[in-house]
Amino acid sequence: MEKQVTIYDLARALNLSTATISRALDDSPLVKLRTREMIRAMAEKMGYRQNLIASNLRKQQSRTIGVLLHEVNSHFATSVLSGIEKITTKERYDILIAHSGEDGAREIANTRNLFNKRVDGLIVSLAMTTSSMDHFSPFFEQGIPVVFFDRIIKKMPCSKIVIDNLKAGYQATAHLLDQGYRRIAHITASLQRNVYEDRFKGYKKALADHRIPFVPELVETCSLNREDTLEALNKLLLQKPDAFFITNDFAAAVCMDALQQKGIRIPGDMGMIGFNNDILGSLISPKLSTIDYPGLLMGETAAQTLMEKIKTKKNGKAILESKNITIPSTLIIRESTGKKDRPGRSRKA
Amino acid sequence: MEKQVTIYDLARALNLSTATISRALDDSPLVKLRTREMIRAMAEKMGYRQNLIASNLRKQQSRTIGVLLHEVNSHFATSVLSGIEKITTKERYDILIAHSGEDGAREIANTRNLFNKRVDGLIVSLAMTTSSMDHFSPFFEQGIPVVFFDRIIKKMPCSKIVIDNLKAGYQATAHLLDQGYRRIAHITASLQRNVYEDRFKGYKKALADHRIPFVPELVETCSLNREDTLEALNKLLLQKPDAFFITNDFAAAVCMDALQQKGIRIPGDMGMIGFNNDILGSLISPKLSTIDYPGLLMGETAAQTLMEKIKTKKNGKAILESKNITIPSTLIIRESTGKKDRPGRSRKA
DNA sequence: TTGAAAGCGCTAACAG
DNA sequence: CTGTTAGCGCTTTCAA
Repeated sequence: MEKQVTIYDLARALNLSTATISRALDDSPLVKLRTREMIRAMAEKMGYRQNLIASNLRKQQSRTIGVLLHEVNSHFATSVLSGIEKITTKERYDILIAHSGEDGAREIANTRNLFNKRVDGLIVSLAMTTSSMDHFSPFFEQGIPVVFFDRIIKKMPCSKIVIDNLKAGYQATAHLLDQGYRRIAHITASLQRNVYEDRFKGYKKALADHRIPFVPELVETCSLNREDTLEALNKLLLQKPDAFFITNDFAAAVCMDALQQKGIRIPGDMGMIGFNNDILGSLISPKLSTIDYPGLLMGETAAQTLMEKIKTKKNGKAILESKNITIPSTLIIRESTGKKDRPGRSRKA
Repeated sequence: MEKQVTIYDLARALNLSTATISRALDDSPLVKLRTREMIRAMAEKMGYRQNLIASNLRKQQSRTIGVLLHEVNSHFATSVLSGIEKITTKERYDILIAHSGEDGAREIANTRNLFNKRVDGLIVSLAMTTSSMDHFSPFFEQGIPVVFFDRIIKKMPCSKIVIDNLKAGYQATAHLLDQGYRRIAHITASLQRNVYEDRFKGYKKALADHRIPFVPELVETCSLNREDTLEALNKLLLQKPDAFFITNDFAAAVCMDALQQKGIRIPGDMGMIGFNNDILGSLISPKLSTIDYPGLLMGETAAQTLMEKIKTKKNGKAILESKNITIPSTLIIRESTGKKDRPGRSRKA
């Protein structure tokens, strides 16, 4: 456990001031090239490593951005993360990831911690149970840029990156209708969250446009984990649906598995469409139709937007207008939404 | 963009010294209870937030641990991460995640950065292409605890958390053999990495124990992404194998899909076993037999081990003996390894 | 082109 | 129980 080498050590060794050392290590043109080279060489030789904590304290920044997620164990979340990372590493920022496990209280604690760590910006997707937004106010008060993505609150005064969930929900539902399905059940999560609310609206709008009555009993909300999804599925099955629009591919896969075990053929007897375009969907059988949700692009866009805000802030310009960016999503048609069999015409398995 | 409230502001407001403020906010019993309460109230009122950067500089710690991963987009990786997080949040540590995307050069850059950020400890799973270990020496020199997990280097002087990959590879192969399969192909990744090397050894040992000759042409190594895996699959198919032991569930699922499209029945015509127990495996059809790889436990154990090291270090005890911990893994038998059909006895599909 | 010196916000000896 | 004081290691004005 040796002592760290500091710029003082370098200064002493070279008979220079710490100011010069600091400048040289930053490659400042204020320092004569030869001195710079000398200093670099000595730093190398003595095994000097910059102390970023000290540097950050002095510069009043952390060169770190906070990412507040509800969960990380999905293909979507990891895509977003790599999108964010792609941008931030290019700009030499670190990311501090905090995830709430869908728990509002933990989200608040995490937010507080990230603030105390003096992150230079924040990227957020809300937890399922978050209702108040007060925990973000320290960021707003200090003018620390915040960007929301995916799960947002529409009236927050900051930039937001979303997809058009209403349209996507509409497309998914309309596609099932076009394939001949009529009693479409919908499994989704808390309608407090914009994404689920909007998809639900899309679902209803598609039904209305096709003159199919909306049946509230055909809609269940749950946490979307395995057990809860199966419970929702069984409840809905009592309503004799002929198709499912499920707001998450994993949950859809779970349902497909359960339905097939009951001898229900997908498609044919039952249509099924998911949401997110998880790789999972292309590996199960039948392959799952879904909505492509470009996580990577979303992460990149969120990070890009944040970086711009951080930069304009540094240049002293306080005019941080909020942008609302909508990322395109696409309907992916695979096998699980093949045409519905007409009654009395059922095929062999 | 208001000015931050510091302990100086509190001290001035209450006519106390910063020392007292600092102690009170730390809930030190050295401060009279009433004063403490007063200070807390004032801090609340003035919107004080601790500056962790300053605190960390002073305390010569970051209360952050670095996690160096090769990839984060797998169920295994996210399980490990939540295991780590479970322990570290309890101890009020943050985690700084860096992932190399299997690129040795990026791993080196990340390691350097985490060092400069003065992480209090490091948890590492090596990238596929890392060969030298020099980038870790600053940590060893400074006595900063490092724990390796999963992808390790056996001769490194630090704690390591692994599963018994040899045994697991043996079990997977032996199970296929027990089910009547004889020409078992093996798709794996770089044999430089202990995990793949050991599984391969287990594979060979199982063959030997069953007096089946080892055929080098039945083994392919690749990156395990979709394209490379399919390429390996097609190459191996020329060797007429009757089963596959694939060192990763995702790759196994990709292969199963491709094989089924060729009309090959699994099981029966072909046995298939994966590795990792990704949720994926229980959702595809047939359900994939695999080796359960307890990521959560692995993460917890790694974090626990690291925390202990950090603590003993803080107490000045420098005797950081390296532990080698082996986590149990289990063979999960599902459908994809059903008995092999005997020739001339093939069933209907 | 370089140096002196102040200070970022906090903590912890030491003193009282 | 509270205060004084000296830094942690770095950056950055200001002066030379």
